[in-house]
Amino acid sequence: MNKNKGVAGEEPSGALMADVARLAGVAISTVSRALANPGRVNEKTRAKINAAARQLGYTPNAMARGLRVGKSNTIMIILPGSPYYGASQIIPQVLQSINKSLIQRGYNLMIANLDREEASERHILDLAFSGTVRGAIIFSSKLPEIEGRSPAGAGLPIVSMLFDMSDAGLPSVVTNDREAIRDATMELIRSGHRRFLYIAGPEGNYHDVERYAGVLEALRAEGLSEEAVSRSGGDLEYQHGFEIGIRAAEDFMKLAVRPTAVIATSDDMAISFMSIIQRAGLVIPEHVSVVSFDGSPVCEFCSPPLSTIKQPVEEMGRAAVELLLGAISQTQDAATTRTVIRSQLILRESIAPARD
Amino acid sequence: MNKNKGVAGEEPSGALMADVARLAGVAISTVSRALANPGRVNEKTRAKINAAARQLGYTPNAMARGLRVGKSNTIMIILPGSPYYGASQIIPQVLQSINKSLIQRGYNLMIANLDREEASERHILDLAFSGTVRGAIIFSSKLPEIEGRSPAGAGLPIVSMLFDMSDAGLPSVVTNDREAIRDATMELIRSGHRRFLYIAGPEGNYHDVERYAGVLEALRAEGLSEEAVSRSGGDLEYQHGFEIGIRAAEDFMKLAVRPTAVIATSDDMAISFMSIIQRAGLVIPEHVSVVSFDGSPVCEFCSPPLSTIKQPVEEMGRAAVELLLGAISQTQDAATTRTVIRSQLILRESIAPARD
DNA sequence: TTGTATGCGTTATCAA
DNA sequence: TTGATAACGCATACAA
Repeated sequence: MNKNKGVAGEEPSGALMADVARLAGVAISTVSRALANPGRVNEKTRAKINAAARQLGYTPNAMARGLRVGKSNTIMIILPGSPYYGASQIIPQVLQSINKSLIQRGYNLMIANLDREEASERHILDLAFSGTVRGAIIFSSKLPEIEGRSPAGAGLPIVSMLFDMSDAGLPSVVTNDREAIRDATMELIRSGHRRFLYIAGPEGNYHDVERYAGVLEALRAEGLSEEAVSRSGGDLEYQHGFEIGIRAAEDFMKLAVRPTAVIATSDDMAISFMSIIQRAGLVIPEHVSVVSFDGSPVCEFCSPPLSTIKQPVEEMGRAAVELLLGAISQTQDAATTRTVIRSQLILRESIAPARD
Repeated sequence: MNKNKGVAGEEPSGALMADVARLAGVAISTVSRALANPGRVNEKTRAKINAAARQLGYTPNAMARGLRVGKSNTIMIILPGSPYYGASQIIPQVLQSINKSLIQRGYNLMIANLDREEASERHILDLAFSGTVRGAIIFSSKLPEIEGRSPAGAGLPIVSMLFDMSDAGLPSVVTNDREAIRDATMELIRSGHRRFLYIAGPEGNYHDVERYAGVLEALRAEGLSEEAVSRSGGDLEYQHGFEIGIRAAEDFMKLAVRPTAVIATSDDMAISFMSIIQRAGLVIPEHVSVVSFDGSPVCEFCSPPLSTIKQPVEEMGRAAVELLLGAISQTQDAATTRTVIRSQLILRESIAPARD
């Protein structure tokens, strides 16, 4: 049955189920059953079949199975556009976590990039409509849509991660942005800070709205006016964090009365911000305290070590996988939910009491 | 033919080729030909077919095609074990670059992780033997092998990237490690440095061997003794770069005569190294110059900005894809080659003349 | 408990 | 240039 038994020039292409069946002396369907429903086949024949399969190094053909059962076992993760090393030093961690969870559940992970080019949207939609993928975890604030085709139209379950897209009908796994920033801001206020610079992600973005709201809540709670905070940024995406931080530093230096504390909405922003203002002669945290968002590993080794709100990316990845596989296995749609996993504020030397 | 035409409770699952054929009033095989070999079908019927396909939003089923033609169009990238955010802030860039190249050529990218657990090796081998993937780009210094099964045994073309594995028979895309480090070291020697600390990756590793050889070559070229360089590290993998740098800093502080220049074999090592020795009161570059390897974006914003040898990861990714697709399309194996793409030394303020 | 037979959606061979 | 038909490798309904 296996046509490639060593013919020169032919690549060997593993044993087939038929080969196993013949070696075990049973029908092909029995092999199939033995492998899929071990309970529904005689123990002795099952042993024979397993032995034969092992001997031949048999591995079921995934495409044949997929075609037959009408489902793929591949999940796609949609990452933000190029280059995405900016905002997310955490992407490798997320991939790692998601991939591991998926493998445990018998799934594979495929990568897709969503940038501004139409080709990338088309590719993602093809992945969906060609039946290549069974579900998607999206990591970007926009959904691909082109010529009226959308992943939802392909009947593809999608879960959003990091970005809350429950408004768009996607179950989302996010962290408690608002609360986390509020707590960090209150921490700053309690240590005497009264004037703040907030370095924003893209304006109107869920996270920006939530995080800025967190700042305002803290001000209100502590009896300060909203005037206490200036904003910088708002026009670039998170993946351009370094650039946002650079511009924020310029804004900062120009302010008549300088804030004593800076709240950056990604680590990258804070890192380039600190770098620039230090070159300009300012000292952190003496002249200005800095706290940021993400919790990338490098923060620990910044100078000074950077306080950051650490997103629990591993947990978020696991939660996203749970949600997605749940939506896949159930025929009814999962209720549109927002799963919140708490961040953790890591205090380091970039924060000090205000010295007014 | 499409059984799911709006029946409540049934998810719509795109149009089939048969649907297109019926709408266009031709046979299925004609549709197939029109889509695959547009040249071999009458222009008018082709137009009809295209119109029908567009109208129905037809996308070919990838698994059916894959099964029929006996090939998948998915490439897998094998990333080093968990957590791999350490040594490679550059991984997202690499993924980006590879994915983009692959998509242009009609392929998809699947992720696999290779850590110390047997499950991960098994998963990778299953991906290979199940026909899920057509080729692999490997990013790790070891190959999965378990129970005698190996990717090569599955007839799977593999290309190694970053790591030179041409000894193991894999075409490899690497950078000019030795030369790059040699040039950087000579740069240091020329500006007066005479004592060096070399922070190593895992001992015996190709890169470590090459890079250390580069240091020695530079010393020799400038008439210095090999005694001029001390080594630190050697027992941890690159993904533990931060930890390696921390230990190196401890080693450094203990040395009787301290080196005036440090050569780290990854950015992470240098970043944590600088952080620790600065906390100990040393000043960079006054007391010690630092240069590292990788070229991650964050180096620009270290304090001081970190000199680094930038690996051209985008180019390397493209080259790896070219090599792999070449090996896939040709029946004969590609000659085992080593493709070298030159790194670029980026000089920043972490380097200054020795002040002896 | 096991075997036979059919079909998943596509491509490719062969006639027409 | 087009159409009927047979695989691809597996899973499952049904018969034995």
